[in-house]
Amino acid sequence: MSGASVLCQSNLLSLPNNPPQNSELNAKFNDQGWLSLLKRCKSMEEFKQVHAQILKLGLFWDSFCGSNLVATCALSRWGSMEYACSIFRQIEEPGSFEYNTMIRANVNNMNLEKALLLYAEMLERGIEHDNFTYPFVLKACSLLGALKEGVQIHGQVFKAGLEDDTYVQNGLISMYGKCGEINHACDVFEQMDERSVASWSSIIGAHASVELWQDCLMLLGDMSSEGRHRAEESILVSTLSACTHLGSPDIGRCIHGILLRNISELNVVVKTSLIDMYVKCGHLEKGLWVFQNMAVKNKLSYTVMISGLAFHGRGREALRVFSEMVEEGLAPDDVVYVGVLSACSHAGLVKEGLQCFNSMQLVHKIKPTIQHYGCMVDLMGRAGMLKEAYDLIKGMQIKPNDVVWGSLLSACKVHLNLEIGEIAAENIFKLNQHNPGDYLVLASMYARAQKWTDVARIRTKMAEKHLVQTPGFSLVEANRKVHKFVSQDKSQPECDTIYDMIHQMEWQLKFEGYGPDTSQVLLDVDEEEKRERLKYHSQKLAIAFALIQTSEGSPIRISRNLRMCSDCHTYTKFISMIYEREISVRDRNRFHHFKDGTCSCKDYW
DNA sequence: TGGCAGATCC
Repeated sequence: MSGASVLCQSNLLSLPNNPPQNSELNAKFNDQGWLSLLKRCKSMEEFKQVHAQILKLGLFWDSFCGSNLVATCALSRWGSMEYACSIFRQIEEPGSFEYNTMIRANVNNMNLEKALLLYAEMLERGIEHDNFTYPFVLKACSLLGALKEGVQIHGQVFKAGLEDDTYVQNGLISMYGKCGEINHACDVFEQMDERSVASWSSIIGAHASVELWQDCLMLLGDMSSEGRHRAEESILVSTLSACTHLGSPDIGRCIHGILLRNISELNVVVKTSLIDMYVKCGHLEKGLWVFQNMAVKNKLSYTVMISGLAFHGRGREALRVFSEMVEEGLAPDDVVYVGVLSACSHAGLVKEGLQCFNSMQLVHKIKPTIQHYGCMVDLMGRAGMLKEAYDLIKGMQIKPNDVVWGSLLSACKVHLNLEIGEIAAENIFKLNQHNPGDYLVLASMYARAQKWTDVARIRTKMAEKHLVQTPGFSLVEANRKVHKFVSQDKSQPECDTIYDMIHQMEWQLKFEGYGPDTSQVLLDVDEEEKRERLKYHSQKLAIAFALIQTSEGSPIRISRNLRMCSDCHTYTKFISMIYEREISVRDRNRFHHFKDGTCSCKDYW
């Protein structure tokens, strides 16, 4: 955008044609006078008045003054980007400070492309880019996931001889992390002479970006044993997130302890991460406690709590928290509504879900995203309203994706509707989405209908496309370590003990009336073989291991990557009763709490 | 005159 066009379109105060001579008045207002006035501004109105005065006195021609006008207007909470931009374009020869300010403000406002354009303009004009330029330009690349641009900028950093600046290096680490290039992030980190807490935070965050959760925790350990930095809030946020994903509440609780020891008053971000960690690791009540004792809550705190309650199938409470949020005057956004709708879906609140879906659009003027449709299809599908769900998809204003069709497909599996199921699967494959899970759901529907030729057809298709099922695994925490089990796994060092335990358990299970549900096994093999396969599902291995390794009566917490099969569900119910253990299992979608032979989902899932 | 790191979504 050229300077002239900005001048025409804006309601900006006009610039005098010539710089006036320095007058007495000018001198009075000069020096720190205007600066302190600028600093005291609390609204655009006040700012405009000061701006007018500055123009009247001709001080704008002092480049230092113009720069400060831009910075104040761009970076203040009450400021206006448009207005700041117009002032910026009036400056005859903007230097790196002005460009840096504008880039920074644009990144803060998520105008990321604009920020990169300004940077390009800077280069084009030959304006010196200094070490203050890069952290924000790199952040723009991070947020855009723009690796190509990031690498180019890394080149510029070398050209400018800024590769040793800690701030720039931290920015590079984050950029590479967010763009999925963890090795490059590690290279930068390892080559650093001087590391700040933020450097550790960046490298841990980079590992979090690529979901290397165990490494996040290991790096926290490395930092602590190095002994030069104390873990502080931002680092602990990433590591809490690692605990959340690993399902390790014990490690999470240690981090909570470190936080309480090091910091007197935790900020909103940390508390929100704490809630998320507790809730997703099965300690819903602890999460609720942190939430209820927060003095300041923001939209995200509410979102985390609402989706947390949804995760645990506590739909009504989620709706209650949602109304609290609205009452507090926080405007709901699309993400909160994803939480609200999924809460309705997990708890089977069909009527409420439909109401929320309507008021989202009519009252809050939020256009449904693909996620909202996903929740609605899920909600209707679970409730057996397959025809209605299919109609909703047909009437969608945006193109349905594989996830939406996938929800319908799994609902069809639950309610055994092969006809609509086939349509859903067809649409998924038409989208050129070949997720092995979808093929398997379809195959299992054919298997249940005893249509073995169709099962074979789907299997062949999978083989042709080289699709392999993502191996199912379960994680369980014992003795402050996370242990991983894969289905049919015999590689564990404790393998023999675990298999012995499984045989022992089998015995008692049979006695209590459990019978394996072999319809879950897709292979056309005999019953005996099917039973053998079921026995060693990763969740069962993890339970057996936990029964051996943890003390009697203590709860067992498992998290797994795939959805639980219904046989594991029944099995776990029995185990919770026989061994008198509370067992919670987290899968991709939700929590199941098993106690005394029943599950918190009331078998609705 | 100014910089880096952190939390939510089927």
